[in-house]
Amino acid sequence: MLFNSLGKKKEVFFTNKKKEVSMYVCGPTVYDLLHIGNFRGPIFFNFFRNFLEYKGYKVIYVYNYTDIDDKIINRSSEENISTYELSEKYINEFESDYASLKIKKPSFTPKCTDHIDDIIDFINDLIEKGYAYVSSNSVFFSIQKFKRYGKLSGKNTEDLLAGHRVNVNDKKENPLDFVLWKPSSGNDPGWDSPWGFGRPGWHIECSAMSSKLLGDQIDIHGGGVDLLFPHHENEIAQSECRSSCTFANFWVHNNLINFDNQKMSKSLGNIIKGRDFIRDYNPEIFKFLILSVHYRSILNFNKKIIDQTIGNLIKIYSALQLANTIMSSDLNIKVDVNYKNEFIKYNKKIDAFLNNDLNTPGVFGVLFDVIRKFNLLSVNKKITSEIKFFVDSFLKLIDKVGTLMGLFNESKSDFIMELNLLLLKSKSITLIDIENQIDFRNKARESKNYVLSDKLRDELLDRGIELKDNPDGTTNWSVKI
RNA sequence: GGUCCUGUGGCCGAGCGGCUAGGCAGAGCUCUGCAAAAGCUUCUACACCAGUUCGAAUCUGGUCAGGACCUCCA
Repeated sequence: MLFNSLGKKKEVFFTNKKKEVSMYVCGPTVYDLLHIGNFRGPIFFNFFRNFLEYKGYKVIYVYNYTDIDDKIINRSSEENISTYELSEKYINEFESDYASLKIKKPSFTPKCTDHIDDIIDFINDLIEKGYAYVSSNSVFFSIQKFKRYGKLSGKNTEDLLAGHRVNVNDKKENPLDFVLWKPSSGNDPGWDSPWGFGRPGWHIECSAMSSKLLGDQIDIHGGGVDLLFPHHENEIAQSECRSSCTFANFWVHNNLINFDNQKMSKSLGNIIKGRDFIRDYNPEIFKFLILSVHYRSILNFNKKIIDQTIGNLIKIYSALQLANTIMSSDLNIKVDVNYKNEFIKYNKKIDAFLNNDLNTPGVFGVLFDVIRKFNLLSVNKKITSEIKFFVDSFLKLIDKVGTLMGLFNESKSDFIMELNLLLLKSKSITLIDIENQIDFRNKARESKNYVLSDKLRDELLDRGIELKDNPDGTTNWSVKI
């Protein structure tokens, strides 16, 4: 079952072609470094794509870059470089951030400016069919020609007209008409077209590239909820008028990211760039946090939530680390029927959550159940062949989920240390500080001066550092969240 | 103003008519020199008011609160 924004309810998923999925997701306009919210889409749709592949579909996944628009033009004139240089720069920056996320690349990442001919052909078709009209070097789409306008966003044209925010433009026949092609003047970038030198309007590029790369009727069209209207509504209008068939069978929209319950905006100054988050924290935390919340819910970012996420990851990775240690032992694995059945149940539960509109938080709930059972069997216990079978199954389960979500593949011990260092940094404590204190305390312990050693430990605890004495006399530390 | 969504315990977060979600935090216990980790047990819930039903966090209506979109936006 998949929630379809078109109709606003969950539907049984189907495809046009048997066992093949075409998916088009609206990508960013590349005029600046992207903020964390921009990455929710790529991370979620990567998972979605992996899940479809897991279900046996071949997936063709298109994620586009809008590399020509007014924001890009304004920004390039500010920076005194061409729009091409500007957009190439930020595409490269984005792709480098994307690569650091260690998730799969889309099948295609087309750029608008590489498809100007397709866009012009597309607009020509619309004019020929009577859905678009030329008006002083611009081309507009005539929304009253498309009876189903509003079917995605649930708006009707009367309501829209009643609103105060509709642009009045003399060149338009109807205020709701939107521009397909607009003239470029002065130094603005543009291309020759039957309607003069100009450039495409905002919505047309996605329709043109989608039909070019995936055909007139696609299975899934995705993007952020903020694109639902007008962008996706207009795409439907253009594409369905041109092709006379349904543009996309499923519309999938991911929700946005807030910071401290506020929308991120430049005026509030609370924008977190994806680059900064990845640098200050870690891509793994980013991915885990994003998938910890259902994709259709607003994800609220703040320091406390990030710290909790780090704590959850430490819990998972600690279990994985121990599991790997157990697997490297010489002990044979012996199948245990009870454990085997338990894992069949765990797998079923996970699949049920995934099949029910991609409920990733539910999957994590199951994972923590398994981890509790794993700890119960393994921590400070004598490992038997049966338990090793459990551990083996546990790792396979984690691997399955991790592969889908692009998670749990970090080097275990290094990553745990890294997470702890991150928490340390947020408490402004240095590593050397702690290590000195531990040395000092262990000397006191050796001489059985427990009064002193406990005092030293409590000092660290006051600063948020917990110690763990190992049976071999060494001491580990971790940060209390 | 129009259209729509949401409201779960100290925090985060599932739940889609009956069966413990889960994580963090709190309390008690086991373990330990004492701790920690880990495990076990346990305390805080379903905004409010009606209705439907044998039974509702879950469906319906209303009230209150918050949010989104209607303008560039992932």
